[in-house]
Amino acid sequence: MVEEANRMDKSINSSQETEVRKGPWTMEEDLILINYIANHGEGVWNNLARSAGLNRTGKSCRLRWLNYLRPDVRRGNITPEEQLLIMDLHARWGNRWSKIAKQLPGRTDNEIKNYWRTRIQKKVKQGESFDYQQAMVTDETSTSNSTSQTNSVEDVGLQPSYAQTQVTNPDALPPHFSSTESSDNFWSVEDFWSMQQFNGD
DNA sequence: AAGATGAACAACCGCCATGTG
DNA sequence: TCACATGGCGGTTGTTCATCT
Repeated sequence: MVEEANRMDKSINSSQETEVRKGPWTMEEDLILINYIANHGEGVWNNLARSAGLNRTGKSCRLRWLNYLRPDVRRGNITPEEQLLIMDLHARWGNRWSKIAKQLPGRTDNEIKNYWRTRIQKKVKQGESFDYQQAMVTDETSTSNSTSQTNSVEDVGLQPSYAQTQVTNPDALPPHFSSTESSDNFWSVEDFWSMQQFNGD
């Protein structure tokens, strides 16, 4: 795989060294990356970025893949169990987000980090005597009552089993990455992965 | 209805660890 | 042993969207 990437890299014209793109990923870029990884696998991200014809850094490709495009990634709808687990693990390990993420199948360190900063840290700052259990309860209440942009309908149907469930089948994933995307990304990764399955790819 | 404000999230940056020649 | 490339991680910033006034 790595060898293949290297081989392909050598075949790439060096004139492709155009300026590196930054900012939000487009649907086309996502498709290219997904297709490339589906065919060649992950690894050697800098080579991958070049070989796939993406004017992105390897880092950027890696981040996009790990945090967003991977078939087993779940986003949104942090369950109460997951929230409790995050709080517990953070109390134990501190800001070791990747380590914490490993205990939450389908969750990324970036997502957990964001979740902590926006939802939980806020509470820690507010209350001088912070109580994890209380924070969980109040957060659950606020998210299910308010119409937050990420917790609309699905948040009502909390899914306790997720915290223990290793998600390996893309079809089993809850819907995400669709309605709340920017116009460029108005599509679903699950759609793509189900297409891949359908095509036997 | 329009502007202000805050929340949520995607993505980038910089640093460090590790692998390789 | 050293230098360089790459990957991984945590921190931070920028953008978008929803809510409030």
